[in-house]
Amino acid sequence: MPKVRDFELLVILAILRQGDQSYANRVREDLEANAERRVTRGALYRTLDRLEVKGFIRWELEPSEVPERGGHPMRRLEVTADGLAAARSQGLVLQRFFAGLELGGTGRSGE
Amino acid sequence: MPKVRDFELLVILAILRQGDQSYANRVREDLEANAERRVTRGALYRTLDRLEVKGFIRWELEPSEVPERGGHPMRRLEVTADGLAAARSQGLVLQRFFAGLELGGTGRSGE
DNA sequence: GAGTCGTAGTCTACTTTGCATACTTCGAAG
DNA sequence: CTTCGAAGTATGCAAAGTAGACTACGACTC
Repeated sequence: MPKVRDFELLVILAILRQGDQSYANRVREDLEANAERRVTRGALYRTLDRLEVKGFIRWELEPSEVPERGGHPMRRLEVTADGLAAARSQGLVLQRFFAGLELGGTGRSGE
Repeated sequence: MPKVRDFELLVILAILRQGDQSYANRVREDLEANAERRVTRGALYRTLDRLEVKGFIRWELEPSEVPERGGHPMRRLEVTADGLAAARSQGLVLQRFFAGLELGGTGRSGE
C-alpha cells in the first residue's frame, strides 16, 4: 500500500476538516489559507485523482444541489478508511520525529 | 525561500535527533527504523545535497576520527538556522491541520 | 604487498508527485 | 446570443524520491 506524502496528506486532512461540506474549492481555500502554500486548480485535481486511484478518497457528483452560477456538478469529497489509516500512520511518524525537539510539530509546550 | 516537503523534513528532523552524532548512516538507520520507509543511500544523499543547496543543512568531512573500517571520510551533518526555521514552520502547518482530528499528528488527547 | 571485504560516498537514469497553464462546460445575466 | 463566472478537465514540465551500479579507501588475510 502506498504512502501519503506531504501535499496528499494535507489534502486528506483538509477534506476531513470540511466535514460534510468537502468540495474541491473549499479544500483549496483552506489549504491556501492555512498551509502557506499556493494551490492551483490543476494541482489540486491532479492530487485528488491520484488519491482516488490509491483508494484514499472517493467522491460523488452532487446531483440536486443547484450551484448558484452554472458550471459542472460539484464533487463531494470523502476520505476512505484506507485514507484515514494512511493519514493516521503518517501522523504518528511525524509525531515521533517532532517529539522532543523544540519545534512546532507536536505542540504542547508549544511556542 | 523554498519549503521542505515530507522526506526532506524527516531528514532534517532525523539529523537533529542524532545531535552530535549526525552521520548519514545513522540518519538512514533512524529513518528506516522509525519512519516506516525504505531509504537507500542514493535517496538519502540526493536529498542531503538538495537540502544543502537550499541552505538547510551543512556538513564537514570528519578529519581525524578514524572509521573502523575504511571508506571515505564521513560527513558530519548539521542543520542550519534556516533549516530549523523551515522545519518549524512546516511543523506548525501540520499541527494546525491535524488539530481537532482524531489522528496521530499532534497528539495530546491522543490515542 | 596483492587481493578481497566492508563501509562511506558518488553518479546516473527512471518514476512519482507537485505545479501551472490553457481549455471545456454550463447556467445566469444582460 | 454573447459574456461572465464557477466548476472541472487535460496536458506538459519541473522537482522530489528511488534504485542500483560504481568508486574510494582502510583493514584484514594470505
